Amino acid sequence: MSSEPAPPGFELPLRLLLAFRTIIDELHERLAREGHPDLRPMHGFVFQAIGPHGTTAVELGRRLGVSKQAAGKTIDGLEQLGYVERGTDPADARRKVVRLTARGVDCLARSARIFDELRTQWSATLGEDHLRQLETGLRLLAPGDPFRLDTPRWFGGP
Amino acid sequence: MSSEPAPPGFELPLRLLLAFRTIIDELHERLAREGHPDLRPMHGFVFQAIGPHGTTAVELGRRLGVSKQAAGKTIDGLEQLGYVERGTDPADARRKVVRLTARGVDCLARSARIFDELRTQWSATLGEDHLRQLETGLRLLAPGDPFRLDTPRWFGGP
DNA sequence: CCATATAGACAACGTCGTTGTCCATCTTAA
DNA sequence: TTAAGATGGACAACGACGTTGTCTATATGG
Repeated sequence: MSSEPAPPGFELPLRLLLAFRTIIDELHERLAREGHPDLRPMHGFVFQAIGPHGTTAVELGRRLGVSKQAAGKTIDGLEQLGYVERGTDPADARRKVVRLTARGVDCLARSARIFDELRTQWSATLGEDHLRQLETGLRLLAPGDPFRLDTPRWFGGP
Repeated sequence: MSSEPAPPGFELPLRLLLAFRTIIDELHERLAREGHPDLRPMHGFVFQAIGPHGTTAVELGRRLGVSKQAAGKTIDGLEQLGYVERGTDPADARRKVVRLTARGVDCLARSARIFDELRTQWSATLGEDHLRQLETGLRLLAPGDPFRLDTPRWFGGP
């Protein structure tokens, strides 16, 4: 068995949060340098949730775990920043399809590249095998779809 | 080297966030069952930041990375819930020292125990050695004091 | 002794979430 | 075909929680 005493249980969640923030902060620092300075931390998740085929406010709200009104407001902001645009659905006049603009696609592609670069950095620090073991552990401990981020409600709370 | 292709870089941060939320949600579910149903996710961090010796609004704001006014409002809420109380400082009439009440201390002790229990669960799932390697990795990748959580400002943003 | 710094309270405001309501449109069943 | 319900979206009102700005009381230092 391990001879060292186990660390207190509260360290692990704090490290998880700190590691998450470290990655996201680094991502947005780089994005800002590459021409996307006005993005908020959660916007990357929104882009991923919109996806390449576009979506609607209601569907986006479901994926993000927030109300359709909140999703609509988020879309308003992103539309003003030029990252998404609203179009009509010829098959259903009620729906207004939200799609990424060229600028939005550019940002999404840069995000993916930067995430990969950051993972490469981490791999160099820890060693690829150790990093994979870490990822495997996290998958075991926190299984499920990581995309349902109802963090706004979760963190801000009602 | 590893023969499997590396996972996309964006999976790691999502897993980190998901794992963090999994722990904190479980903590508050248990706390609610043990007589502390009205605590918000971040309140545990606030208790830790207050500490056993008490603190002031300004100092709490510094530790949490928020304004003294925001810290004051948080204290107001916790005071109404009966978790903290304000006293005077005989050495400095300006300061109003915030201390945990018996209820606050009880909650803090239960949190520490629950965190340890959750870590034990994780250790049983992953194996103690694997869990320690995970913790070691996180310390390497996200070093520093995990206690400066300016998450409110970070997440909500101005 | 007076100028400056600090602690705390109060007010105004912005952001972002919520619920409630209303309308247009699609779908389903009589 | 038409009437009833379901669904997508917009508008308004509200609440939680952060911010900055201002004001007073108290310490501190030249």
